[in-house]
Amino acid sequence: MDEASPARPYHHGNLRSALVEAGYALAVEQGPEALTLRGATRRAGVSPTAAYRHFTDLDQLRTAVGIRALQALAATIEQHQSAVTALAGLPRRRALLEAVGTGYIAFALDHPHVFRVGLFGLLGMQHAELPEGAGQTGRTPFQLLTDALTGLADVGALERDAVSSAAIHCWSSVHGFASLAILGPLSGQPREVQDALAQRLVRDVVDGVLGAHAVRNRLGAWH
Amino acid sequence: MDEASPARPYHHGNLRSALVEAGYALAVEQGPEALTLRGATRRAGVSPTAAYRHFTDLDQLRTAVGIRALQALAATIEQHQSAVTALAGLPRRRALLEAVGTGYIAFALDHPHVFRVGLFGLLGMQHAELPEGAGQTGRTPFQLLTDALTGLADVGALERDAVSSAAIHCWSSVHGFASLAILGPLSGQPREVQDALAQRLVRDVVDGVLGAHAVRNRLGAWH
DNA sequence: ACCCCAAGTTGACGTTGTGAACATGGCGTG
DNA sequence: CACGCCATGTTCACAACGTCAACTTGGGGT
Repeated sequence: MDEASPARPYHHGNLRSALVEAGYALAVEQGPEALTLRGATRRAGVSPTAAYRHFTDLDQLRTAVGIRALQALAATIEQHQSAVTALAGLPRRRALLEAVGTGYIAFALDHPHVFRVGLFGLLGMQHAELPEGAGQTGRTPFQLLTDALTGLADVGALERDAVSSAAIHCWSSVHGFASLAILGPLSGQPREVQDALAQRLVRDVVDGVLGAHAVRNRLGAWH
Repeated sequence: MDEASPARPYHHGNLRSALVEAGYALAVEQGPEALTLRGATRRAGVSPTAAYRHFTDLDQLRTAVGIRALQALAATIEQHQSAVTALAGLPRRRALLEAVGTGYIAFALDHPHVFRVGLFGLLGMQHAELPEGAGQTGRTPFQLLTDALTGLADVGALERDAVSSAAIHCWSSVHGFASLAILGPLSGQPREVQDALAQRLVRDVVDGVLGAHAVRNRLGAWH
């Protein structure tokens, strides 16, 4: 009697999404290991085995919650990108790419539990490019990254066939940094330090991705 | 009646290390989620609660196994480094740094389960710099990285106060790549492709770490 | 030779994931 | 408009797990 979901089931009124929501909430509040079948059903007010009408496995529920987490990640990235003030041209394209990285890391630091559900589980990361993980604009986190990179290729700051390897490079660096910051040696540092390191890393990575190209051009012009 | 361990317990003969070994084997064979208290005790041939004389928690056993995994990682890196043929100078220092990266990734791809135990759990990664995680040479994975970087600083290829931020940069990139390769979009690719991408990434990252400095020098000489 | 306490065992409890059998009620068909 | 079907949800059950409390055992220091 409220939501406009695709298929409204019989008794409960869309239990499937209620379970995903419950699982998401559990993960947010108590961490990924609290994302349990019985916990989610309990929270949704149904019997434990009711979940099996919508998920074959606990892993399948985890996957669904992970996808949900990826949507939130995409939304955060988009939000960071919409705060880019540079008007046009290379500066804007560059800022948009950096926003992907800083948004990714900011999300990881702000919602470490959710981040882990989405990208540390056996399942989530594989879906980072799948359509289910899309945000409001219908783009997945990974698409937002490649979009930003092709944007740089559009203004000639990057060769087109370098986009995919640049994407791997960027994603690796940023994801790795998020890992270090969440459960690595950087986890003890205060947030400002983490932010500063993140900003520097993102800048350096973008420098690297662009620099390899730019430097080659610059030096090539002299030889 | 055989091993020369620090403290030889009474009945079993060093149950603690037997449990770590059993847990390690379980993780290798069936993945990190098979690393269970009952499983390890079963494998060691003792009753389930015997583990509580040596570990307060399951998490404590996990940590011990994770440290054990870090030792194996350090050993692999050292092995990769010992295969470096460049004799001396910058080429050698550079190759030693690249060996840290390729060794790290090779270990992750060859022993994904062990890698996850060591560096994905809530605990392992924090210990990557702690002395317990040292390999044969007594160096931890993280120390091997900073060693290689200071080695580059020794030959003037890197400024000394850039070492720590370079370490973060390198570790982030390599660890992130390993993540993508193990449980991300790269996990579907055949091994040769993964290796090629890894090699390229490591080269690019080292280029970036060194290049930022080198390019600044080169361009600075012209201005 | 003895006794103490570390090391290992037994038994139990609550929690989890999951299967099989059962109940229910909204929707399509007659 | 009534009926019966099948998707949805429930009940009962079981094995495996982490962990606690109370016990047994036997090797080493007095």
